[in-house]
Amino acid sequence: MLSTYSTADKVLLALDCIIFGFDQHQLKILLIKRDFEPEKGKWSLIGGFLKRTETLDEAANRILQHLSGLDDIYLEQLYTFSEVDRDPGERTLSTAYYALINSENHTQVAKGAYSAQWFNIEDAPNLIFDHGEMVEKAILRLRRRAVSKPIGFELLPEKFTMLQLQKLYEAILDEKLDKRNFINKVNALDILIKLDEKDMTSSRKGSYLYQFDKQKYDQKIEEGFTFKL
Amino acid sequence: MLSTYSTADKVLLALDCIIFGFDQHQLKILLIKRDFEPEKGKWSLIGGFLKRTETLDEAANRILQHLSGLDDIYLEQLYTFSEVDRDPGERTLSTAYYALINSENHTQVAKGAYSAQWFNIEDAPNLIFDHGEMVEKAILRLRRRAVSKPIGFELLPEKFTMLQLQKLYEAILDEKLDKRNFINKVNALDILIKLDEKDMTSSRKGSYLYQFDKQKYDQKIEEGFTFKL
DNA sequence: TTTGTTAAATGTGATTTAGACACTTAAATT
DNA sequence: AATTTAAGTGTCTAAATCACATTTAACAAA
Repeated sequence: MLSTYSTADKVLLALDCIIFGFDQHQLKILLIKRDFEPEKGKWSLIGGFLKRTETLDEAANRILQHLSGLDDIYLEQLYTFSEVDRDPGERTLSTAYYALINSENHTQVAKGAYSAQWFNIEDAPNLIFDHGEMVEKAILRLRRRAVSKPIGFELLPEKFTMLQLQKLYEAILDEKLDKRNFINKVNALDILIKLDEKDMTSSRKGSYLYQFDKQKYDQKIEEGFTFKL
Repeated sequence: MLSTYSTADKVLLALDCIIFGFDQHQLKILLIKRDFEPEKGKWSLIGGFLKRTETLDEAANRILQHLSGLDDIYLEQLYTFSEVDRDPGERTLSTAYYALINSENHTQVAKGAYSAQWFNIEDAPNLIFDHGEMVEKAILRLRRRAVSKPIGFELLPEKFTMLQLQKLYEAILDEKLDKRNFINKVNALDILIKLDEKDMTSSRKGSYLYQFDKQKYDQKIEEGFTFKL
């Protein structure tokens, strides 16, 4: 028989966020040192519990916003983890979300509440519970998404150079890319605005800044265009 | 502040399965007529509630096995749905799974408990709650997976003809494919065993039967092969 | 035994896409 | 004016994809 409502077990549902950032060189994740038991003092993802009155998306936004003060963060549900003993304290499931934050706001975030700290994904510390597994899964998801949707742009400041974009994709995909081929490909997509402005910090010649053109992108999607990088 | 365990709300966590089948022509899903309130008498996915002592994967297997008696069904977690009012009865979240069942076992399944019935995905009835949304999401997921992992084979009997395989992929992708190109592509993958046996039901000449070679597939994966259909 | 019927099986050439690869240019510094 | 530094740019080759039509095996009917 199907269970009926009255006999069914209720559970705690946590929500943990894998927050990705990018600092021009490396993919980073934001971790906190847990200030409560169990596993107090160890590193973990940022998380909280779902309230009865909110959806998971709302909870994820609440947790992130509270942490960073940021609105309109790219957020996507990843997976619900349910090993019976994943949290030694009490039977708790956790739905993992991943977030992409652009580097202009990094500093602000890291200074927020909690002892939050950015780590390169390669040299992040061991995490509590199954948080390590969550991070792995998030990286795989990010990798797949980044080549089929323009979510990579979420990790960059509004104006960026081609090199920055390339470095970002190299970090996400974990492979070196050819400069000319990369630029050709990106230009073929025809969803960037080339600004008159140049970034002069990196060279004498200066490199042109670009902006993601969401309008154009949406319109192209409408017309059946598929992003493929 | 992060919520602590004691103050956090507990919720009911349901689990609903989108069960896909294939009948040589059409992609199908298995639905049941609900025999309890709320929404008694309406069509819904097959589901149940998570028990405190099991993982979601285990619950999904339990629910499916109970329904069909089948073991070793392809199952994958899809998404956790959490709209506050999705179930008018009580605050209930639901993690959706999708399952692939091969047609040899269709009859057996449909004769199982409940008034379960197969529907073409195009002309399925309206479903309760957010089950329609779940089905849509499952179809999209199936479509993406089927071209990057050989899960399509899960929907066919052990021995199948090339045409059956092609029809299946046409049903999943919802587009017509060219026979020669399809066969060339499949043969290039080199993960099928061509049997001496022929299927004589469809023509005078008869068409060769094939089998998916899991051993060979796994070995190729080992060697860095990526399935791409 | 020949002929007809039905669906299965098969291959090639054209086009498009992806990948490798190296020199020139702009702007600031000395 | 000469030097330095990173930015910007194009072509050729290989591989993958796509479009496309005829032949073959098996049985049935004459």
